[in-house]
Amino acid sequence: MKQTVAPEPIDRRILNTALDLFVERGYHNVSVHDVQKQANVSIGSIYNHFGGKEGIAKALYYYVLNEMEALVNSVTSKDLGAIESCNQLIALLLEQTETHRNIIAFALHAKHREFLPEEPPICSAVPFKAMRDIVQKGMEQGEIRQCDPWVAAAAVFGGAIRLIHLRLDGVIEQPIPTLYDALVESTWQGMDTKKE
Amino acid sequence: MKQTVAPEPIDRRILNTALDLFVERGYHNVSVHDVQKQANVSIGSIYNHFGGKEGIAKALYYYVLNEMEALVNSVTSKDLGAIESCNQLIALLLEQTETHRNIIAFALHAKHREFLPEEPPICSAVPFKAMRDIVQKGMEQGEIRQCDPWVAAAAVFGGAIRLIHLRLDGVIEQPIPTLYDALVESTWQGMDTKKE
DNA sequence: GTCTATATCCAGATAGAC
DNA sequence: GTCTATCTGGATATAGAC
Repeated sequence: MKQTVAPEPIDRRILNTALDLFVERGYHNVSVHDVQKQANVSIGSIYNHFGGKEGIAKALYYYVLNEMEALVNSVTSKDLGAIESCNQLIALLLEQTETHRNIIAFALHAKHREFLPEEPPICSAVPFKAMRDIVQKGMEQGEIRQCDPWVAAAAVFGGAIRLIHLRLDGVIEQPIPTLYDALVESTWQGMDTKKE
Repeated sequence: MKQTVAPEPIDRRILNTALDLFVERGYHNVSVHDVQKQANVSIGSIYNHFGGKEGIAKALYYYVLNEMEALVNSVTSKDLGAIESCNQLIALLLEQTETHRNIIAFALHAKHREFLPEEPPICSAVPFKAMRDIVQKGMEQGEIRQCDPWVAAAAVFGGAIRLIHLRLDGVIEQPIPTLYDALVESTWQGMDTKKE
């Protein structure tokens, strides 16, 4: 038995520290020295592992994309109906905003174009495409109202994403999972009091 | 008669140039020298007028807030019903995203906390509060479904804001005013095909 | 592979002539 | 008030010992 408690590998420590700092202060307000100090590694190690600051950001970008993809897959793999899939995904996103704040913030709140100009916009990445596909399929199967695909996706997930942004900005002061029921009812039933 | 065509005053030239550059590249990727060169003024003038780069950003912040407030006021001053007010505002926002892209981008898309840490988050500012108030009033008057105020505002405007973000990121390739009809129907009628 | 010490560059900001 | 030339700090990145 080599060891009972595995020490966090150095790469992970760097990545986690950088994620915290980037989300808290913004990429451009964090220096490599800040990461180096807070992660308790030398600056040489950072350059050895990631090649520089932008290398850290790129690694984080793909790490966070993977996490998002896992989140979406955890729902789609259940083969539920479209509406139920969307609801479970919304519930997960609201929860993760509280429990894994920085991952959600880096995925939904960071402006990657400003520090990773070569990467495609995150909204065009796999997990976000998958979210639009759920809605698309729901429209084809008659479960979701037919309309323009962009509008449908924005209407289904836009409210949740807006709440997440407001929560991350500190404008909403309560944990947002409490808003789940009201949110999904609004989304599916609409905000108009008149029923036709 | 002093002059027939007023030359753009130097302050405005600096502000407009900075707005363009900040939106295009991001605040931290623009140097004072970049602004200075593109605006055809000296660096000294910039420091005289705005005291520095952050001074430009702060002036822009309040300039853009004023523009947003004017936009909201142009609707609320008409004393329409809540739903009609929201619809007109959504229409305006979609249009302005095409015609005054940078103002909308700076208001809705920039992360001000990363370069103006002292300013309050823009979502807590007057025009955004006014948007929530329209929805709130609509709920009190029975025109809009009763629910949590944050959820209501997010449900009403979240879809539009999501479309605007996607458009600004270049993910949506068509002008978004064409999506207006589908968007408002989705918002008010809901995305569920089942009517109760 | 990891570290410290150092090099290099460029940004924001200022000084002072005009 | 506007300009050019200059200063200074701090950032990224590297060199080279261990």
